[in-house]
Amino acid sequence: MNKPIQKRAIATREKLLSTARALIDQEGFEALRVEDLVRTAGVAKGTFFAHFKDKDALMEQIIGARLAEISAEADQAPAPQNVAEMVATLNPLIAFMTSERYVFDVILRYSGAAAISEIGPIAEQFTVQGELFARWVAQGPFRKDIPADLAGDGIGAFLIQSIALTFCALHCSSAIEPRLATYLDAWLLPSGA
Amino acid sequence: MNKPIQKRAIATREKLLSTARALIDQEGFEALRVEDLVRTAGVAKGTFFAHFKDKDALMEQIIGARLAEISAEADQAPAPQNVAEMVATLNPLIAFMTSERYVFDVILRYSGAAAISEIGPIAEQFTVQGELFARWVAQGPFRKDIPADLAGDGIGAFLIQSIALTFCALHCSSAIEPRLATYLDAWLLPSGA
DNA sequence: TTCAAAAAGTGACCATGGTCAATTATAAAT
DNA sequence: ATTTATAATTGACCATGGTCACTTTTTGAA
Repeated sequence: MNKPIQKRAIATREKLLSTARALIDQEGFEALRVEDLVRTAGVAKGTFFAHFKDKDALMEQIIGARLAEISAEADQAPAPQNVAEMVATLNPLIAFMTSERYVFDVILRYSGAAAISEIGPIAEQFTVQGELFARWVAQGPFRKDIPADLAGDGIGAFLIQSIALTFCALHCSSAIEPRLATYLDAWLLPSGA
Repeated sequence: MNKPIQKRAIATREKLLSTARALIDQEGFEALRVEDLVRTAGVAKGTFFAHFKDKDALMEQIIGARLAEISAEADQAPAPQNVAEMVATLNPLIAFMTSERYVFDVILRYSGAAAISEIGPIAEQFTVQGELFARWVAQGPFRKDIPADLAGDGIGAFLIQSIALTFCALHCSSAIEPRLATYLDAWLLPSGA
């Protein structure tokens, strides 16, 4: 009935997370190998999988936490008052999501989340971002003919679209930020209003 | 200097593709195992990887071809004259992209394509779709304050967004088509024009 | 303090995608 | 027909994520 979690287990989990972060800082997300991680952390492979469903689940924790930091930072700043400011405020988020193709892939995979029952940190961050974007729209001189949360969804959609195109051979000609600005102009200020 | 491709190789490649399609028809994309494929096709494993860079490259061919069929079909139909018709016309595309989570993942991964040098079938289909969507906007009673290809990009972005949310635990409450319709209304007919 | 049940941890083992040196089939030149 | 370069194929082998029956540690009750 009861299922008390032992201190030992919490310590092990922390050890795995901190070791993973250290390895990722050195070599990047893509290069992380579970075997390296468990050897460095000094635990058995099975222990890792007792703590994380799979390798992606670990990545989700770490990437989700990073996203949360970035969102929190953006949440501090005043709401942008035009598209250029908005793109500038999004810059740290863009920088992280484009830092590695692998990171973007994990984010996409988990944004359309795992099981219904458990919403992971990345899916949760999408909700948080949605609220942030909605607030921006509400507090800035942007279109008011649609609900703010709908407008926020659109910002998210165009952010993803811009990043995806950045990774795409066909479109790498133009840089990501001007492209996003073009989209957001059309989305948030239709008819050049 | 010359590198003539032998008939034998073409036959082997076709055999691999047709066998793969047959197996996928039976069990779905996700369940395909390279070992099953080569055994059924009667070739060695190495042969498979001589023809396709990796498993994903095979999937890209098959999924890309399917996308091309669907686009071609949609291209036949007259341009939709309102958002409801547009969503209806998009239905086969939505159905395929949501048929398996794995399919959507592959499409996302390859839409932001592989190497700069070679554009794969999926990335190519995104271009084709972009052109189709632009034509729709141009030929229908939709906003004309932005270039048609920009408006087309937005349709693509909201299509992806809607599908991603479908796979997402947080939002499965509402069905995909009404959600897409809401997005497209706001995108294509701002200010309720 | 002792003991049983449950939690945590272990590592040999498996599944599957992918590699590559060696072999065989093909086609062009003689 | 023979030779020769190279395209095509092979399958043993590797890399890496993931499993599970078993062992060790912890905890709480007697």
